[in-house]
Amino acid sequence: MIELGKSAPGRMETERTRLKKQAKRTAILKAALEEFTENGFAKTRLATVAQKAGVAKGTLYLYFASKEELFAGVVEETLSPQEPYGEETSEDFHRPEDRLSRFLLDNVASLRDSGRTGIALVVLTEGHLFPRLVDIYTQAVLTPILDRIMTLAQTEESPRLKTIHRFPQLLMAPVLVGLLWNRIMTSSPPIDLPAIVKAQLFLALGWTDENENGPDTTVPAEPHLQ
Amino acid sequence: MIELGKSAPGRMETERTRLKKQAKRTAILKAALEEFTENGFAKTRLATVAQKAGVAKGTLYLYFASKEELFAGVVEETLSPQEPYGEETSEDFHRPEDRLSRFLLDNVASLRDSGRTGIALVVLTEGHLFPRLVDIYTQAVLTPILDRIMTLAQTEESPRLKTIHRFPQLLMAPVLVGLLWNRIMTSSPPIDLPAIVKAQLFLALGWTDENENGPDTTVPAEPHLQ
DNA sequence: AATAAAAATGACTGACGGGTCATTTTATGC
DNA sequence: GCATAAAATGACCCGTCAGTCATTTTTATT
Repeated sequence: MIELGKSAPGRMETERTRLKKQAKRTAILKAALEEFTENGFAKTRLATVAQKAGVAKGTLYLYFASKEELFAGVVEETLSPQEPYGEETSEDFHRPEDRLSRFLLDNVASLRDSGRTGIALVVLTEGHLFPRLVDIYTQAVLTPILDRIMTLAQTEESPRLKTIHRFPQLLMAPVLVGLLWNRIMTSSPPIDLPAIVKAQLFLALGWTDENENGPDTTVPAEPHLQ
Repeated sequence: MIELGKSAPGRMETERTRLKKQAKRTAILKAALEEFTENGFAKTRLATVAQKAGVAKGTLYLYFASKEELFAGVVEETLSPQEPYGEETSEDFHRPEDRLSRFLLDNVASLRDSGRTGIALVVLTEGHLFPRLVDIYTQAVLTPILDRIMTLAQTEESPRLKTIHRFPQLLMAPVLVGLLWNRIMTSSPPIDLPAIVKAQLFLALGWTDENENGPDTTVPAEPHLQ
């Protein structure tokens, strides 16, 4: 799969070939992401992935050693091109409540049409059967996010922030529940993800949208957050 | 499966036979619950269930028409013998915050060694493949719990209770996340379910264990309440 | 005991799908 | 163009497992 500098009677890989292989690899990953998102890991058939990628089934195995490796490739491909979670561009907000809220809402917003929603659901719902997927996802996504939340929550003495520092999962919980709900409960109205996250931010931190105007450091007493 | 009053040359089912069949049915359900809990729906093999129940595979089909029906039977059997969620025995607490907290903590406590944890996880993680399971579970468990939360949260004017009324899922979220985390993250320390629920109750309602003494009716307004 | 209905059995079937590999197609170097 | 290596193909293999059914065992009745 990888060319080594060899003088033996091998052959040189041309630029054109390299690009073609790269394109094929990309096409496979794209098709796989779609299928995994649509059907989950177990139910996805490699024949379908191959067909969708315009490739024969055997070709998949020239690029990925197994179905699990293919999924790992999808995770890495889908997750890597984004900036690390640890950094924020805007340092406009200084209260940890605002920074936490901004961080979470940014992440939720970026979920919408990235492939990350599908990946997250697959890991959540089938991870116990495929521990390797959990490892990859944990390292690439979960740990950075939780670390970031803990760091932001560490700044203060507030008992609420202390609680979040102790259970950073509580700020992710609404997202997970929303994703699961929307996947499973097809017969009832879907949960509005940003809305439920804002609701949790209000409960947990007393945070509201309007907060960005008023430099009031305390929790607003009466938020009509309809 | 069901005997009709017939005069034709049928045979009468003796009490002994009836009990034997009942026992067999129970044994099958017990084995099925264990296997579904352990392996999930898709991965559970009916041959194993049969063996565990001390029965031949074909016998399963005398009692349940399919794997899905068997699961439905398990859900009904596991869920039905408990009291409805809508009622509480202790009306000692009058503040809705206390009643909500009591309600949630009671439910979490009762989760520990009932089969309900396993069922919940199966529905959560495989429900999208088996909508019927979701329907059964929604009707038997989810809707009653959410309704109860909404009812309890409706009593007051507090903006926090309003938020909970709007997103009752927020109070269940920590439980779901805890269950999923503990199933998936086998290499990191498990989440203490009662602890994370209490943490959420504190964030959402300002509720603490000690609160049962202090009759403070309002939500602690100040995050710096250390 | 004889008989027949009901219950139980487990070998078998058929669909499914991940993974393989002998063969074919395509690209490279001379 | 020719020779050869790399890449691609897809028919095939093989294990799995829900569900079936001809046969055997148990039970009720006379």
